[in-house]
Amino acid sequence: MKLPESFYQRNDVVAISRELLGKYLFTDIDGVITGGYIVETEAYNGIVDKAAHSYGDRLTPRTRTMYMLGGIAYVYLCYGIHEMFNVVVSGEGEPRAVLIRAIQPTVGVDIIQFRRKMKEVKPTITMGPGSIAQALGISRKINGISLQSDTLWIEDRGMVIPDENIAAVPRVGVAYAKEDALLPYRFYIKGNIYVSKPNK
DNA sequence: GAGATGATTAGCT
DNA sequence: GCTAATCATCTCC
Repeated sequence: MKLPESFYQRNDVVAISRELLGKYLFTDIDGVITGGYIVETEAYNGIVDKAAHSYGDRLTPRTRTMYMLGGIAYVYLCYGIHEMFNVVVSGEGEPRAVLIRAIQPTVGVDIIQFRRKMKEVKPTITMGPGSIAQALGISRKINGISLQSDTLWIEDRGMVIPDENIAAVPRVGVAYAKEDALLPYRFYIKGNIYVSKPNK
């Protein structure tokens, strides 16, 4: 079943990031369904988090999506090449989001392989935020779309990850955020081969 | 209107 | 390990 609006509309973005591990993320792009379960996430905590786009209450055309009511997608371009997929959480006016960094694909692997232009299936196929967006056909066109839609959604299939199998470590690629770069806002399932490289 | 840069990745050494 | 690729967005003038 799809995760309800109430799951996203909480303020504890760190707890939500932790709980998203083991949930299933799916997209239906042009009638083609692809997806898998989430193995790595990162929390971005509103206006007080120096690593977040919303730090210092910077409300701009791009970050406007993060300020909207939780339960929608925030997709943006980074380094001019990679699209990143985030889940917006908490209430309207509270700019918090969870970056999905890696999934383990379970549905439509052949389609994912085609989108990624890979000759063989390797862990790198859905490892890293830029890779996931490409693998699932996520683009800026669906920025702001509801996670209750039939295009993009997250399901709870009852998978439970015990605490001892979850690692909480500093985030990746945010060294410029100084002391906030040290916060343990990155979560992943220990030992999963799809978890991205740093800290593995 | 111009200049700097990033929540990265793949490919080569 | 190192670096090129590549552009939307933000910041100041």
